[in-house]
Amino acid sequence: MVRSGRRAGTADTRAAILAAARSAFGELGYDRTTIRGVARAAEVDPALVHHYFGTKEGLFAAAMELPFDPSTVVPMIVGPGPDGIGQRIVVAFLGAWDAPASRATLVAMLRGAASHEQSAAMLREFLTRAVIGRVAAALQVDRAELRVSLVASQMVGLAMTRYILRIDPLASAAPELVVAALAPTVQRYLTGPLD
Amino acid sequence: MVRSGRRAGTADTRAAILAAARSAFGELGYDRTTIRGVARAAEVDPALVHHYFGTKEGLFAAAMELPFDPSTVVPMIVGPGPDGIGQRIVVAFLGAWDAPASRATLVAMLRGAASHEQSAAMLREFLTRAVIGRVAAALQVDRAELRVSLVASQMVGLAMTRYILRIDPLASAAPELVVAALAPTVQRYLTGPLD
DNA sequence: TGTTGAATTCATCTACTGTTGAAGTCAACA
DNA sequence: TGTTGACTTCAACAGTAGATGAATTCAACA
Repeated sequence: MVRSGRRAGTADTRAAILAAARSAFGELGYDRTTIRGVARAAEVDPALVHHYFGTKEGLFAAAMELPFDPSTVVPMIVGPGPDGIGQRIVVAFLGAWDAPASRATLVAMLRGAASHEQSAAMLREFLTRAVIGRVAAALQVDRAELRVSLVASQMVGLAMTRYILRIDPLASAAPELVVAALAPTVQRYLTGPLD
Repeated sequence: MVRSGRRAGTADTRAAILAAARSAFGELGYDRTTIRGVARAAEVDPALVHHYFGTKEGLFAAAMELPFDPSTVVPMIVGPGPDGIGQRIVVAFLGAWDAPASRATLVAMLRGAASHEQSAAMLREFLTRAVIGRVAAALQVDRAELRVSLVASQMVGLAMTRYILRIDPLASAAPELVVAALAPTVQRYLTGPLD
């Protein structure tokens, strides 16, 4: 088990490649992002990207690692009970999308899912299992999964219009205003009457 | 065996190319759609596509002509007044997306807008001017444009989750159920309190 | 009928893509 | 110090993309 030879580096360049990839995938989408472009942005040889990530899809998958952990975030939101859960969801959502560090990843995820069926499947799988399933299980309401998927529709729509299509005045509205407008909707989807 | 030159008694090949392009853009997105693929589907030489539409972007722009005319649809929805406008919007929206003829175009539009900044600009321009502006002008409420862009966020989110990401159970829910769940949201965005 | 110009095809050009295998470089260990 | 293996680069392959210009076919009109 004794391995000799040069030790794995500090992963410095690897991180640089990932950062460049996230930025590129978010800005250009999957197809228009090129390995060569990522390598150029990371000031690295294109072959090095393959050395680390194998293929372009591997790079995409590595770059798409969530900037937060649903298994800890979801309980924090659901935990305090149904009162005010709508507001907590919208606040958390806006927090993730407004933080520059995570926004690039999230934009890339949504862009990729919209244009690439394989990425759509990834996002669908993730949302269904890690988010919708978890939240629905913690809620004591009828038709829980339908309710949570309704919430997902409003959240996805917010991300699209505010951060990707950038449709004003919603795109430049203050976060507090967005929370005030959307929280009642989310609250009703989760705990109110559905018809 | 294939005779070269103009084919005898052809139907409207230009329309065939457009139909193939809509289907391809909707299914594959802008970047993964190839002129050669569209030409093959339309049983036509790739150069003919350039002959008619100049460039790939020209083809995309031509294929993205709306399957309905906002200047007639919007008044039909806004006309009867604020009562029940939420329900009318959701019903009309679902109608457009559930009709097979227009769905391909709409899917292609949204996919393109998500992945291609230029398409996003087109959709933003269209939504802002032809829809949001028109509806906001007809409504007698404060912060009309903010209200309409909130509606847009919920409608875009519905299209994404139901028709592109296909997240269940919303993706397979009956239209009546979707209308019942979303109409109150839209109604509140347009005529209710915003905070 | 002869002419004209649009419809259609062919063969190519250029550019760029993801990917690969071999080779060079260098830090860490025996 | 020599060996090792990860890090890094170089050069090239094979494939495909959008685009172009010339050549061919054909319908319509004077």
